[in-house]
Amino acid sequence: MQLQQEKAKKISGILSEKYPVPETALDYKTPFQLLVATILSAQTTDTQVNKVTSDLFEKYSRPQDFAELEVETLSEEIKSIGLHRSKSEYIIKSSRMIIDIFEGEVPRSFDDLLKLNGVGRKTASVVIYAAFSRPAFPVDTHVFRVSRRLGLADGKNPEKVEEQLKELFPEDDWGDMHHRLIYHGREVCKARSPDCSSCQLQDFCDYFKNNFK
DNA sequence: AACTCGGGGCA
DNA sequence: TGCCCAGAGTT
Repeated sequence: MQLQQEKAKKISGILSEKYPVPETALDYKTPFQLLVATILSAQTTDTQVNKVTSDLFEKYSRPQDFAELEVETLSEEIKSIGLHRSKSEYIIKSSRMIIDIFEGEVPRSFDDLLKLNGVGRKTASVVIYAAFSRPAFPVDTHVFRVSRRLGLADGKNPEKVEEQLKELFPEDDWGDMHHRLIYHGREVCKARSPDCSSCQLQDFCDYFKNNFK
């Protein structure tokens, strides 16, 4: 375990030099808007989400605004990002739940967030650290894949990997580490054809060791 | 555990 | 132009 933490620290150092700027894409005005944007981000990218949120939040910004919308109306606003019908339903239902059960405020606990429609582990974690600045380690497919290739985790499911990563990194670094692993996963440690030859983490990587040495 | 939703990006 | 990618819900 000590050895793993040393490795984690070195990887963190290399990645933080390579990706120095923290993600600012999730810079929304209210927890509710961040929640909506995060629900929208399922199965797509922040870039895509940002294309629709600026216009969207000009027109609708509070849970009350979304709770009254027809699915078709919202769907039309977000149709360029895919899965728009189901996402519209999730957001409208969640808005109503926030009003009806959570007194108009986005819930702050993981378990309550999970009760919302369209909110799973990853989305709930993002809301906790991005909207409420509390420790969470969102595990999306990039984090899952990259941390397993590196040998930072060997869990078979995201829950297990999340547990292992939380053991490995200091609490106040979870959010940043999540971003670094995502960047690295998108740009280098890609799902299909990873650019191992240009990867600065070769020395620490189980995947590289097993496939190229 | 497999299937569904739906676009954009890239070979 | 067809294949791959990215979460959550449903069956």
